[in-house]
Amino acid sequence: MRVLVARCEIGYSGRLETRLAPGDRVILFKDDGSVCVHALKGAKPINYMPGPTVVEEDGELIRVRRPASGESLTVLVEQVHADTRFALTDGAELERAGREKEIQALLAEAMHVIEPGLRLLERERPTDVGPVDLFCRDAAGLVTLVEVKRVRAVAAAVEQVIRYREQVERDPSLRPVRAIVAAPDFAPQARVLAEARNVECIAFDPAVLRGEVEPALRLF
Amino acid sequence: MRVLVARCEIGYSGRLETRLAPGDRVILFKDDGSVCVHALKGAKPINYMPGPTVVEEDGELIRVRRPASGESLTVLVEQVHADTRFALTDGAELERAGREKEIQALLAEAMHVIEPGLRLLERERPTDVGPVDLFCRDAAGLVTLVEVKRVRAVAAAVEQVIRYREQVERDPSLRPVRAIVAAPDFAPQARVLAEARNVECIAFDPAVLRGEVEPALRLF
DNA sequence: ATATACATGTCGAGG
DNA sequence: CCTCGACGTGTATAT
Repeated sequence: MRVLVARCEIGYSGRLETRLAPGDRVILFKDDGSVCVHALKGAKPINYMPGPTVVEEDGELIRVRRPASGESLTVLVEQVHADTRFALTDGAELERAGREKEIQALLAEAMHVIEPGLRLLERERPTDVGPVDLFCRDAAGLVTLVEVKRVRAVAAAVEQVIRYREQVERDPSLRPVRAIVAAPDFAPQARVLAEARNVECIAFDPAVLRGEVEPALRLF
Repeated sequence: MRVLVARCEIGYSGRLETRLAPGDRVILFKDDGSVCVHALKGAKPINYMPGPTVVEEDGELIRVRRPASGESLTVLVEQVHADTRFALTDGAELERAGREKEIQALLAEAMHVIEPGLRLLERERPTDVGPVDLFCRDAAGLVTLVEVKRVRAVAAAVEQVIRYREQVERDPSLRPVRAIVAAPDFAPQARVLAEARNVECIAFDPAVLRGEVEPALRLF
C-alpha cells in the first residue's frame, strides 16, 4: 500500500471524462492494483480505479490504466506532502449481519410472520427472469411467491415479483399464483402498484424477526 | 485530514452491524467529519461514515458517531504504523463530461439508428410513473416509447418501459403503443422479459452512434 | 469468464 | 421531504 499525499491534478478517461483541477488530495495505491483518490471532503473517493491496473510513473506523472476496459486515471503531481509505502497484512473479512440473505433466512425460519400456514418449498428458486426469494404454498395449497427486501420496498420490487409470477404462471398446473412483497417498509407508490396488480405487502420489523427465531427472547 | 495507518479492529452499527477482525488498514479522518476505512484491497472503503460526525478518542479506542442517524463506527487500535495530520487545501470541483443525457441526445439526432421512419415527438416526456426518454411515432404512425440505457440493459429497464407503456395506453386514442429499449447490450433475462411482454430490443454501438451524428465520418 | 443481484449503496433531480 | 432513476456504480456469488 502506497499512501501519497500531494497537491495534484487528476484526470479520468473511460466511461466518461473527468478532470479535477490542482488541489491537495490523498491517494491510495493498493497492492491489488486498485487506486483511489480522496479529496478533503466526503466519505467516498472522488476518483478511483478498481484493480487490476497497470501503474506507470514518469516523474510527476502517474498513469493508471485498466487494460480490460481501456480506462485510465492520470495524476499530475505538483507538490508531494508525503509519499510512503507500507507493508501491511490483513487476513480479516468483513462480517455483516442484516444483509438481505440473512433477512431471507430469518423469514424462512418464521414463515408465520408472513402468513399463518405458509410453507416454504424452496429458496432462490430460479426462473428464466430471475430467482424467486421464497417459493411457497399457502394454507390453501396455492403457490405463493415472496420477494424479500431488507430496506423500504419501492415500485420496482413489486414489479419484480409480478415478473416472477407471470413466469411461474406459464405452467398452468401451478396457477393461480399469489405474489407477496415482504419488507420493513413500503413506499406509497409501491403500495398503489401492489394493490392494482394484486400483490400483497407484508411489513415486518427486523428486530421482531430476530426475536421470532430466538425463542429465548420471548420466554416471558 | 488525519491519516492513520494501523492494525485495528473495526465495528459498525447502524443500518446493519458489521465487524472486521484485527488487521492493517488505512483510515482517513476528514475535516468535514467523514471517516473512511480502507482495507488492503478494493477501490471502495470497507467501512465509512459520512459527515457530520462526532469523533471521540479514548486511548486505543476511537468512536465515530453520527447523531443524525444513530450510527456509530468504532476503531480499536492495536498498533499504529503511522498517524499524521495534514493541513491541506483544495478548492477544485470535479468536472464531468459524457453521461446518459448525451447518449440520449445522440439518439435523438439519429432516430434511424433505432428504426427507419421513427420520428421524435418529445424527450423526457413526463408520465405519472416517470419520464419517457424518447416519445415517438413510427413510420406507421404508432406511438412508440424508447427507453435509453447507456450501459447494458437488464430486466429492470424492460420493466421500466413496460410501466410507461401501460401509463400511456390509459389514453385510448394513443393505443396501441410500442415499447423499445435501446442499449449497447442486453442481459439474457432482459431479452426473455422483453420477448414475453412484446418489448423490442435495439442494440446500438455508441461509437457508431457518435459517427452517425458526425457527418464528416460518412462523406465517402 | 460470464451473468446476476446486493449494497450501510450514494447522488441528484423533480414534485 | 419524499420518490425515483442514474451511477465511471463496486462487489460478491453462482454458473
